[in-house]
Amino acid sequence: MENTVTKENPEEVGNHASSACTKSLGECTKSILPVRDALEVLSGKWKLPIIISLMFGNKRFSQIAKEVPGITDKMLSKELRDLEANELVKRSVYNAIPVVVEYSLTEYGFSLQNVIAVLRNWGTTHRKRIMGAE
Amino acid sequence: MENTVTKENPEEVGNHASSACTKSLGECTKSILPVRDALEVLSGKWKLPIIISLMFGNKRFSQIAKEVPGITDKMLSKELRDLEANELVKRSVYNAIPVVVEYSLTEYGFSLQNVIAVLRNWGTTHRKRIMGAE
DNA sequence: GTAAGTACTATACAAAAGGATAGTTAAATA
DNA sequence: TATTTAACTATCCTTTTGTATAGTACTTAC
Repeated sequence: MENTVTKENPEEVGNHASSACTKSLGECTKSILPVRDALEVLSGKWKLPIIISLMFGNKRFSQIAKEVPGITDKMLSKELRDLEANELVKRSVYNAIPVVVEYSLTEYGFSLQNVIAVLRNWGTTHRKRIMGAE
Repeated sequence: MENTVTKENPEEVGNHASSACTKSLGECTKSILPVRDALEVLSGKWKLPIIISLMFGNKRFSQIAKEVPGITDKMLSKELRDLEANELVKRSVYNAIPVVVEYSLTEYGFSLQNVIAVLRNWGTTHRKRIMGAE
């Protein structure tokens, strides 16, 4: 409503808009693909929180469960398997009595450090924003 | 199996691990929360791709649909509404004949630029990694 | 023997996300 | 009159994600 405007010069609407992306066909789409590759591995509610938890040090199953708020055993078990399959997390079994299973980040997992840092910064300002708005 | 180790010094297992996070209770959990705030707004397969598409310029509905590979009208419509609710995207209606609806990023939407840049970098190297592995 | 802890797995189910297809309104075009 | 385009909405369906609850194997503690 506020943005409704009577059209005086029709050809201007959305023109500068499309030009940037229509010039070379698919430039915009090409730029989306690597982000989708990243999202495929990281998407969902739990993967990044689990990775963050492991950035603080190697952990056992139940420790991660305690530190990632709200996660259930089933989800944690599933997500750890996914992360292991993508070589972001390593699972080490120690033949102790009783058996001890320790999870750690791989080097590759640590390569997500700046992704997480940037996301945390954005999340922090975003939280302030919504808090302030209410 | 490869990581199975006979336990000689039991107290070493997972010790340096937990210490970092158990020292001050919840330090690790606290670090997770802002990332969850960010994920709440950005999660899903489509939101970031749509935002990227709009970083290339203002667009109409069907243009975005063309540029974001695989998205359906229903998903695009829903995600645009979500993004608008979070003030990342602005919807402008022009009283043209026929009516023209244009979507653009808000300033706040543009604040995601470095999030996307970092994610794109990571995604690019990740893609190389999986391509090379196969 | 019973209970408790660790690291899970199994089952059943509910909710959310995503996909396929079709329909709507309204004007413009053939 | 029929078709096309734009910008959706509606319906139905499948998949994924998430929740709740229970169970298992093993060992130590009471």
